[in-house]
Amino acid sequence: MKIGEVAQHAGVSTSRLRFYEAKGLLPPPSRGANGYREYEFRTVKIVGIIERAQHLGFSLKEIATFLAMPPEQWKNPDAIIPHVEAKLREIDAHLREVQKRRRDLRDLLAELAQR
Amino acid sequence: MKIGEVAQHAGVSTSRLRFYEAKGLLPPPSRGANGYREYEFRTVKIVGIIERAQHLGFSLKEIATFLAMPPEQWKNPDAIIPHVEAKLREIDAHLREVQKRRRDLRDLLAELAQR
DNA sequence: CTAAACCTTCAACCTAGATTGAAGGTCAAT
DNA sequence: ATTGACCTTCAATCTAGGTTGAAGGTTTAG
Repeated sequence: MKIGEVAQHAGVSTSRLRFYEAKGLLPPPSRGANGYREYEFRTVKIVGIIERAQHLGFSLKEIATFLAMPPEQWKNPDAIIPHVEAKLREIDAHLREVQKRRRDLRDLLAELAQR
Repeated sequence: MKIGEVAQHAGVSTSRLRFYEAKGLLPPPSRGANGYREYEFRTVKIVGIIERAQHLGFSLKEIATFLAMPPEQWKNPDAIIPHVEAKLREIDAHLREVQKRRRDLRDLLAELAQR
């Protein structure tokens, strides 16, 4: 598959695919005689995984380290679980912060309404 | 007051004060014969207001528009309240998003633990 | 043959909120 | 006169996650 086809199937731009490659998220594909990138269909799925992980709050850098892990690591969940748990704690800390901000904003509102 | 004194009283760096000035958050102070900025003490308080607003979730751009409002606007809370309410709704939307992310992460964790 | 639609690389730009550095002027004390 | 602590401007750098554009090569359809 050429880059444009992968882009269309994955629903992302071609520049994004090159960007992911540069960032180590996608393995450098083989090249045709003309220098064009030659992708396997698997690439489309990897892009989907990247987007799912991103949506779960993982940064591209974190995702790159996951994808760089040997496949055997991926097979046993024990290797992933700690990362997910850490991210969960991170999210919880963030939630607490934002909830405090929300309270402060409501207090400010009450203060303003009172005058 | 010279910029270093303001910085010390406000607990920020001098470069930050120049940055805030460039961004329209602080009015350009008068200059001494040597070209040094000459601040009034009021500036220290404005920096405090900026930080408080920032902590409440307002961007510097938003804060700049508040600070650019004529003082009479600031006197009646009715001019501020809508902005605070809007920010509150924004925060709530963000909270819902992050809470969904949290649930998705927990689901992933359960999924992983099950295998 | 030519035009459109691909592909290549590399560099620059974008937002946000600053910090850092270079190159230079000034001020206070010694 | 010289050191050191200030101050000035302007440009560059940083993180994140990309997009945009220039300059050029290739492929496909008509």
